[in-house]
Amino acid sequence: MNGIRILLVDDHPVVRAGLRAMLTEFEGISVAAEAADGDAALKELKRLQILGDPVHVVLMDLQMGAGMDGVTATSQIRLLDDPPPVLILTTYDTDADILAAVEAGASGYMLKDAPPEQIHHAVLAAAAGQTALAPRVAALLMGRINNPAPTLTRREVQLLELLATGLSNRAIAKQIFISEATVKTHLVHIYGKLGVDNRTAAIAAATQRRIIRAPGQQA
Amino acid sequence: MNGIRILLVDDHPVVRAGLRAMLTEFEGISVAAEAADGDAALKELKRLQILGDPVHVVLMDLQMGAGMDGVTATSQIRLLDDPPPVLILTTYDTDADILAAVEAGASGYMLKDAPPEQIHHAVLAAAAGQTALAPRVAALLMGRINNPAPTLTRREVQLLELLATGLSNRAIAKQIFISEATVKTHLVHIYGKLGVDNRTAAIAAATQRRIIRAPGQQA
DNA sequence: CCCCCTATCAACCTTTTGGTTGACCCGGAC
DNA sequence: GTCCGGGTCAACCAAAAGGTTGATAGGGGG
Repeated sequence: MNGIRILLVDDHPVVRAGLRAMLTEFEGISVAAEAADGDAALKELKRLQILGDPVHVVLMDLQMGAGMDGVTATSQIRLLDDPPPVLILTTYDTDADILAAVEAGASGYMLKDAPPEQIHHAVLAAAAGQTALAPRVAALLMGRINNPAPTLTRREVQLLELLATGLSNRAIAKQIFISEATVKTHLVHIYGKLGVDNRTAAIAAATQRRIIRAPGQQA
Repeated sequence: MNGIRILLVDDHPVVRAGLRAMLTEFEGISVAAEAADGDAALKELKRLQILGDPVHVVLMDLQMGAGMDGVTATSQIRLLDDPPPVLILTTYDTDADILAAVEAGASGYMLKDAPPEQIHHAVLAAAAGQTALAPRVAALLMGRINNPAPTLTRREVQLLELLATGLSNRAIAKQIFISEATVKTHLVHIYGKLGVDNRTAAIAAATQRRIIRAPGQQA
């Protein structure tokens, strides 16, 4: 057949089954393979490419438990010969996620609570080489243009990471060999950029925007 | 037919389709209805009960965007006449979630990354009036027994959750209608139990031990 | 009944944070 | 060269958080 062949990448069997059921109900779409994480996805892509049975669109989740995450996987896929478009399908619509995905070369960004027709439409668009953004995502990007995203420096991110482990200003200072005064200066800058006024709120905001990973959550 | 009739409750169409596809592949299971949130679930249950077509098991997500959340919905369902067992199927395995669900009367707790057979088995167990815990959840509860985990009270966990959103003591006090002094007292207790001496460290410790979800991850 | 745990609140004090101002150095951009 | 942003530090003050003691009150369990 000459329909659109898809690779599903999601660590949840339930979601994979749902996408398969949902998409195969439409004419001209078939699921070529499934993968539970980025590594497996790359292997599948290569395997199918060798077989002369290339996939036309990759449907990719971002959060994937233990394995290679979706952003990394997307970058890797874009490095292949004649790479298929990658359509992100995830739960979260934080700007950090979206920007990271777009930077990695994703050609679309959909949310999992979208109705089937919307997802179907996005797959068609991706297969045709167009971009497809969920309405909510598009609106968010539009807002970003006017509202320039707060850009934290490397040092500030480093401070945030130490902050999230529960260290005091003094402990942070000792840890990275600067004075407590400098720590406070950095923190004031961070608070300003994140629009908060205390350290716990900074951690919450930074975690939400995926600037840092959640405290004690690296598995 | 006289198989097991299920009500699916999840705000993601993708997940509902996945569960439907996954479960109907097994003999003796059929999906009686679907609902996108707690309110809709209750309506469906009552409707089917009046029709003399009762559901045997409710498969319930916990996080449900705008509508009534899963814990509340579970409590409400357990108040009905001859209520069906509620099997929780969610993404997170934190203490707070699990305990809240069990307290609300859930008869099982499964994770969405579980393989189909495990979910199938859990549904059968729930229908038979037994409890069904995901291995990881069961292990977590077991570990609690040997490892004298600091046992936080419900109130303390609630404080921790608010803490993690970045609220100040005063803001927390207003939020739950107690005095700032009481907030501080609770915090002192929490610090003692977790072995820390400030709020950020408490959040890190509580997140690591899965007492609460990561900050900014509660949506 | 009494004791312990949970939850509530107050007063007091110390330490830590937050907020501001001003300063210096360095490297890259204009 | 000058300007600017990042990074460093100091001094100072106000506010918040941390720590202690003590007190009240209700619910269980021994």
